[in-house]
Amino acid sequence: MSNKNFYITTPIYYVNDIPHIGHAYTTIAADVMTRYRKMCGYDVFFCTGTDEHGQKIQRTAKEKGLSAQELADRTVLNFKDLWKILNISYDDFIRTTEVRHEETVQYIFKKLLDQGDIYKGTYEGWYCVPCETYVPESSMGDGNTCPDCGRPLEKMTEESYFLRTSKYQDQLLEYYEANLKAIMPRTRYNEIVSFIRTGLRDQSISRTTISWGIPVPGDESHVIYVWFDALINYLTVCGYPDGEYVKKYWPEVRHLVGKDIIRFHCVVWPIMLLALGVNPPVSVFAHGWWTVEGEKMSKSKGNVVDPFEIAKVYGVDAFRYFLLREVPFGLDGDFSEKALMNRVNSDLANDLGNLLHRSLQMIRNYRNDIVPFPRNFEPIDIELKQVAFDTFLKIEKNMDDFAFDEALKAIWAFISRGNKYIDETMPWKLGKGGDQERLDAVLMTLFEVLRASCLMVYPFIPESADKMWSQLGLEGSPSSIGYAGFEWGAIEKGTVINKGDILFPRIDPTEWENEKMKRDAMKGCVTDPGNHEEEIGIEDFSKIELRVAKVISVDEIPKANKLYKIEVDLGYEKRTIVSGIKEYFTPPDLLGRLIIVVCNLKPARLRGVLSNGMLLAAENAMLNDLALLSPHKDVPLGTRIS
RNA sequence: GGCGGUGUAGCUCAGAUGGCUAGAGCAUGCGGUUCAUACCCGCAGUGUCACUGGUUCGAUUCCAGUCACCGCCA
Repeated sequence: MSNKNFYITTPIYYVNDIPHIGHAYTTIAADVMTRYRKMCGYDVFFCTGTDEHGQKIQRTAKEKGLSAQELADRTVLNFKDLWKILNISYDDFIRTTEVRHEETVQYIFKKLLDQGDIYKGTYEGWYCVPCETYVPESSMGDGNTCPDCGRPLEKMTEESYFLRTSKYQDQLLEYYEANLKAIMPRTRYNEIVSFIRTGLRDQSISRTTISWGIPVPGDESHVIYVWFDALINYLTVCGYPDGEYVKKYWPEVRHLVGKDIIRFHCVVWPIMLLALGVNPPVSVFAHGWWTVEGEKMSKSKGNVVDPFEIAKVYGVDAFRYFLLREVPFGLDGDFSEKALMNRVNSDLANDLGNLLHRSLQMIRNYRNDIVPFPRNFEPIDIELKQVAFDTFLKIEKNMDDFAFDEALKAIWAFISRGNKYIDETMPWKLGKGGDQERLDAVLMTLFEVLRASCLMVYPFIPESADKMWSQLGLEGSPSSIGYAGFEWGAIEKGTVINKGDILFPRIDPTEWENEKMKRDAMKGCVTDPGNHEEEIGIEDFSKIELRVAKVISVDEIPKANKLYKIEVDLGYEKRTIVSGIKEYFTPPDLLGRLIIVVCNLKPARLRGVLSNGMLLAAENAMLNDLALLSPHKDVPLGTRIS
């Protein structure tokens, strides 16, 4: 405990992509760890950012008709917006196109070049341009194709600078053998160690075929390879080489990464650091991947989870809680909205939310909102205090191992104990003329259970914890108290609660299903409706005379629930149309609107009114919704549609 | 092919240096309660602990082999 500094990073995210659940996962985990450490009294430095160089970005920008910098400037906003919504409390946000970063990268490159750890050579291999990577012959697909994207590989020979990785492999191995938690979880540790044991080849760290990147100092025909560039961000934010954060935070650095990028973080990066004479990362934690409804997430399947949408529909804290509770950090997990709903209902609404609600309700009913302050407690009350204390210890133990799920399980065991305590002490009976001093003790114990829970839960669901804190009638935020500042029973005498809205409303499964169906339908996830017509020729279609018209009056028809009598103006004539859209629109919705009318439909009499034509609309019976068709801009009335 | 891992209740998973009735959460059924968000509390389950052999008084836990799935091998 001598060193109370803590430095945590997420990878910097590639701006080629829009943010998805994977980005959200790593960043939320880092945020939770940050808030937790701060509550434990640590001085925390938490950084994230964006990786903006490289071939893929250059290419995507070109496709969109933008410069690479313009693309980056645009995409970075998506990430910053998301972090704001998800309550990510980062201290620094770095972009690799910033001057401070380019200077640090060039400084490091030059230093390593000067001391002989970087040298110039030639590289030959099969290269996948879209994936920006050389593919080993052993894993090439049939016909020399890329195993990841299936596209043909290009045989490339290029002059390249190399990092003398081989020189440091023994030193790195020694480091890992002495630090079993330098790579977590253990399976990843084993993989990396056995990989290093097979022997390392020097790593190519420059490209001549790419222009979007940081030039090699003194040799402008080369651009520094995007990985070498990107990893250095972790030092840039510390102000390497001379910044005070290098001394303060670097010795305590922890990287959170997805399991796909451990090679760079656990082999290349530590060797760069060893060569620079600074310590390798204290730990690199590789978390797992999320599948979606049991399937691998991919753009082509269209099942990419949009974190903005989930946060909006379920609430930020429900999302944060779910991601960290559902699956052990380090293992793969499956994301489904149904599982999320179950978590919200059973853990957040039924257990925590309801405990808060029922406890405050009793303080309100029996003590007029004033938290009692008794002196005598029974063993069962003391037991709750002990359980709270034990729970803090379990949280500490699990958070040290990044076992967020276990920490949450421990917290929820405590919350469940609270609910059980109410059943055991039956305060409602005491309230109806029972032992009043006993009731005081029970209510205060409950209050303390809630106050402790609130502190425990804060790093995971900060927004809700703040609300809960305020409902308890406490000043400030749980974050300002911290764990060290918690003492059972140490509340101000006469604390007045501030019972408010339900913290986590229960989601009704039936409504949820309907609502989800609607959202899916809007996103285009619909099954084939099946009512397809036989193929027709253009001559069949041109038999239908469609024209633009304007609604000039709307009248009800006696005894008709669904019909309106609508007068439309076709410019060259006015007509009456009877249409079954009354359920969906009021007359003001329709008046003056441009619509599309079938003009040559044989007139028909409906409820005694002659309808001369019909108007076009898109009806969705499942969603119980109807949309009128209109031209997308003003055109003269009577314009023919073809 | 090489190295490593996993296979336990309907689902997700804990666990045992080999030994009493193999656990938790969710879901299911029954009972209790009314302070509460049809919530909470209690009880009840169901499992040849992947398969086949071996060691042992005794294995699901150790060993060998088989099958299935997964990860890593620039």
